[in-house]
Amino acid sequence: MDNSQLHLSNQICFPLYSVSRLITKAYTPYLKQMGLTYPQYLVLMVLWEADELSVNQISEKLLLETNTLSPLLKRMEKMEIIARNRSSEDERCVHISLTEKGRDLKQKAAPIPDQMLQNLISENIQLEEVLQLKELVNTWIEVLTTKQTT
Amino acid sequence: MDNSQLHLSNQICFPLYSVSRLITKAYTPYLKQMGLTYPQYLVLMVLWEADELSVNQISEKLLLETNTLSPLLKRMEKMEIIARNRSSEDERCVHISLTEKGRDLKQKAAPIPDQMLQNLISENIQLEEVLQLKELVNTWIEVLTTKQTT
DNA sequence: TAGATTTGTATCGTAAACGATATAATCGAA
DNA sequence: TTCGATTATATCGTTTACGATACAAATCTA
Repeated sequence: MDNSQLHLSNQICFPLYSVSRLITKAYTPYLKQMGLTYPQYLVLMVLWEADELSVNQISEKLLLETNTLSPLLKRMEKMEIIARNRSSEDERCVHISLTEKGRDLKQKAAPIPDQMLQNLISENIQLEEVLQLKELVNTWIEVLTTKQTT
Repeated sequence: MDNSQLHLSNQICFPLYSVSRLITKAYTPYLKQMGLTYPQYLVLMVLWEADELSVNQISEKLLLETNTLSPLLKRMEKMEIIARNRSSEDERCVHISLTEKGRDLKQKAAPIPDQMLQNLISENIQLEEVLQLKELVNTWIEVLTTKQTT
């Protein structure tokens, strides 16, 4: 393995780390006017599809630890966009549901995906390449989530 | 633009956000034994190449704001792996340099890139695809850094 | 059915990450 | 040269993010 390959992981891991932060930054102006952060927006997206989910289910969908979600969800509860309710069948579970206000945000947020895509699609990035990137990144996620470094 | 394209930005931005965190997690076991975090490791990598850089120069190389770097560098100074020195020519600048301890870490960290690559290269990810991903992500970074959302 | 184990969530401590702001040093223009 | 910009870094406040740990509820097992 030559030197270029030796440093290849740096050459791809660092850019992925950078691009993630740049994307979050790019979302900010759109989300700020709704008072949302990107992780909060992600939580809303899964709730707009499912309406009610346990903390665990959100954790699995977003690949975020529950200890990250707990305070995040409490903030969203304080913002009155979601509700947190202990399950009556299983007292350990907390059901997260949308409030009226949380449901209403779906309409306001509707144009965001299109706006973001317009920001990205350019002379340098074709739709074709977005699809390619999507496929490659999803494979990585699969590898990184299955290959547990125990 | 049909519905699948409408949500395409979600389908790529969220995975990029996830994969970034998963990669950082994958680095952790290797970095922990050196007492480093991933961002600290990134700082060391640029210093191993340059030996001495201003905070601003590190900021530009890592695409991190200086207000992120300031406390990070102070922690690294406390760990005695870097030194911070006010420039005598321009008192505003702080020069960051490696200590003996910081230079020594280069040898200990040497196998990490190879180990990380081995974790990734598998039946699902070929070297070819890593190179492809690298190209695509770099284009995105270019677009996201130039297209200022003013 | 009592006790050990597992499960679901939360708390704590620490480290990013960034916008807004502050502050000192340097530069620039009248 | 003096005073208003600009520059380089730092501080503050807030929000992730996660490992370690705690804790109560549920489940499993002897």
